Amino acid sequence: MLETKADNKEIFEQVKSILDNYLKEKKLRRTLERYYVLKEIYSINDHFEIDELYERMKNKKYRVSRATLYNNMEIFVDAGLVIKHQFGTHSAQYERAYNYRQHDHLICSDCGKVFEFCDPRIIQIQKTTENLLGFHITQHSLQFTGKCQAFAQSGKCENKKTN
Amino acid sequence: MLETKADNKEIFEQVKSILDNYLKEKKLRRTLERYYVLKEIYSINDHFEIDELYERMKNKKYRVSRATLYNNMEIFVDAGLVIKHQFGTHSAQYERAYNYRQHDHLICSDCGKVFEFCDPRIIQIQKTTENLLGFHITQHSLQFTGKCQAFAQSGKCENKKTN
DNA sequence: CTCTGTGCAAACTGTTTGCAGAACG
DNA sequence: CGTTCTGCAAACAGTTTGCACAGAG
Repeated sequence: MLETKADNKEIFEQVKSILDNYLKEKKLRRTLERYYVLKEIYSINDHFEIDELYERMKNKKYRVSRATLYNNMEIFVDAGLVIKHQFGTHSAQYERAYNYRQHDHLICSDCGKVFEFCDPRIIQIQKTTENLLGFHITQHSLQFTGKCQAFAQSGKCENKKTN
Repeated sequence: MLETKADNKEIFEQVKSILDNYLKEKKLRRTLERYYVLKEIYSINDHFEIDELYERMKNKKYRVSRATLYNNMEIFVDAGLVIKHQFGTHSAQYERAYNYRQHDHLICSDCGKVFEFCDPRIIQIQKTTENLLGFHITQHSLQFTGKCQAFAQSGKCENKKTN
């Protein structure tokens, strides 16, 4: 059990104050929408697209426009509260970043399914690269592409998209 | 000096025969366009977008439509001759893959400039992941994002896109 | 009060698709 | 010769933008 409801509540309090500080520092306004969106994001334990987030919020009392979502995702990413991924060609995927499981992605080239894995050596590579090239690295993104186990065993995947 | 003109010619011969075999195996046609496009790609020593490739070819005697480029890039990627990257939100970037420098990418979050680096440990992570999750991995993509040296020193980069 | 942020819809842009003709096998 | 590939243009989808109004400071 990685998290409990109590943990989640506590985490959201921390995330909220990070946003507070960020907005103050950047002289941006603390609008209700920003906090509603952030709260919704931190209730999702997976990757999501803008449209999914939009639908989720539309089905609750909080309605925000897509434009507001796009606008604020940029802020959240810059504040380090959200990570943005560009897996395929289509829509970007997001996920919450604060106090979340550190992981990378494995994508099946056949069915497009996204798996997660974690290898601490990536941090070592990151440190080496920072020193070698004088970069201040704030985020890493490692993706492996290949055929998943289901494909290797049966020659096809569950949720195949083409062919 | 990593390559000479003679090397390039030889490499293209090898790449051509890989494409030959791939097309034969998949029962696809060996059209002139496919070879023209592949040749152009292997004359580019950098990342490029579809539109750049289109313009380059338009300025030569070889004219191919964008649709043909998109169609064939998919084939080249599947044949392992080209690597496709999705760095930002916008257009995909490609680069030739066969017998080319193995490297990963470092992107400045301020100016968007793409740097390259290479760390052999990534291959170890790849092998571990394959074994652990039963995947047959065919490609990896590692990206670091952060502030480049120019930014760290002067607080801004050369080719800044936005404020 | 001022001026940023929001909602809405239209505009934009990279990519995909449909169709008629070209050309590979 | 049949069928796939190409070129063109229209369609599509995710994202961005312009504008009038709401609401944070």
